[in-house]
Amino acid sequence: MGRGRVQLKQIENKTSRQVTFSKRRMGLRKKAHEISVLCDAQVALLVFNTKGRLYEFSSESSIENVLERYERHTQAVQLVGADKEQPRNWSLECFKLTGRVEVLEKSIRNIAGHDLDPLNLRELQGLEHQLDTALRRIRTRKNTVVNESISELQKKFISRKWILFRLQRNHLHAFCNLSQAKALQEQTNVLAKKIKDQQKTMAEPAPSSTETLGQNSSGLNMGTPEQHSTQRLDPSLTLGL
Amino acid sequence: MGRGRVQLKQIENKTSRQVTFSKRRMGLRKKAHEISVLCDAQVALLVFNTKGRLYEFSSESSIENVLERYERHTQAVQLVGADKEQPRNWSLECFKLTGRVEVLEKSIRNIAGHDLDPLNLRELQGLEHQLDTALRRIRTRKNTVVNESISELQKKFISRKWILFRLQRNHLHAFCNLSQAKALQEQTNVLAKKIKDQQKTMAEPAPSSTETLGQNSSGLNMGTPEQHSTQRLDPSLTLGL
DNA sequence: AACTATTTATAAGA
DNA sequence: TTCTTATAAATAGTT
Repeated sequence: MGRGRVQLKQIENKTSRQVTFSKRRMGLRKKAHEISVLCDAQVALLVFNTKGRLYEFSSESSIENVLERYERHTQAVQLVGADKEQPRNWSLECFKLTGRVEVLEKSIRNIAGHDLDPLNLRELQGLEHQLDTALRRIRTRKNTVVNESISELQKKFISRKWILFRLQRNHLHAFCNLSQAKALQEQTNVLAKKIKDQQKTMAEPAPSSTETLGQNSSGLNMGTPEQHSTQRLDPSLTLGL
Repeated sequence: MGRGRVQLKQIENKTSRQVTFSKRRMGLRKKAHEISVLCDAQVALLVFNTKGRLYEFSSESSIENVLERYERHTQAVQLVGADKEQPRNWSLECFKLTGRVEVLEKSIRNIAGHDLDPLNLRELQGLEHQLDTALRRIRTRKNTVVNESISELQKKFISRKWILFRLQRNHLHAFCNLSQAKALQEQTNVLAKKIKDQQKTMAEPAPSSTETLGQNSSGLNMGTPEQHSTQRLDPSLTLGL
């Protein structure tokens, strides 16, 4: 439509091409608009020129609406066809993943004993129990690792005496970790003091528990394996409550 | 263009609309193709009819290419406008985030005492120390929370005697957590037995450590706060090594 | 689906 | 870019 017939191939003349692009772009846009109105259709048109500049048209207020509809449409089609779903909407995926990372990082901080202020007593107890269990698992595993090392070395007969001596020493140092017991002791002391103070300030003291608190001590038995199922901590630890 | 002039409004006659839609859709498609060839442009065209059926056209092999380019383009535009940087490459971002999530989940599993097999002794020790520290922090925080509860209740004078009694009992139960001490004891027992066995099977036993292992016991002091900085575990726990 | 009278789009020139 | 205009193309209504 014009003075002469045009071949369907790239217009050589740059200026001419630019002009044609401009005109036809407008024409395309007009036609897209017309079909959307005349036929009640939803249209999105994206055009990039050679330099990468974008010209867009949409029958809707936002072209995103149409693109989203397209995403949903192809997703629905893919769901039927493909078994392995590739995320179509990367930005949404990123958003979700970022949230997940935040949650995980928060968990790790809590597990490491930081940012505990928002947690209530029940949550703290849960956390404590979790860590306590974990610590036991880790120590068991460490035990296994050390034993395996010992067996391995025994098989190899390498510097037999000296290495076993060192292994044993490390082993014992690792397991007879004092920090745990120390922490337990300190907490108990703090606690005892606190309750003592509380009861001093009270008009009517609660049942006689503090009187004996200061004097009691628990015997943490380090006996032979044969004993360990019967030997327990001193029952007086419960302070008569 | 046609026998009569058309008004730019939805075609009432359903059949007529359907026909027009079909014709114009083809025309639009043809024009889109022409502009892409003549002017070296990248074009994507999405058309949904009233019933939601999709008709698409793209100058490229896949319409996705154009849509992705559009995403990048709008993101780039956002980059100029907004101060908060949006990732330009969402799929790469997703890839990185997925990796991070995996690392975090692995950490959490390790911290929870699972999947420990790949860890060596040093890593296990590190983990143990980390948890030990965390546990101490958590118990300190718990202590604080309980104390705050007590203070709060004291202020309010609600069922003063009874609630304090219960708080104290819970408090003591919570802190004098026997599982810790028990675990320590059990591990030590297992260890002691193991080393004893090892040394029995050795031609030349290592320096005299096992002889005293079975008989020693640690005294975990539960004394008053005034004592706690001087009172420590029985030094014989180190077994002379 | 085809036809065709008309309208519309646009190539080339100014 | 924009306007003009000759002409090619698109398409509304009809068959």
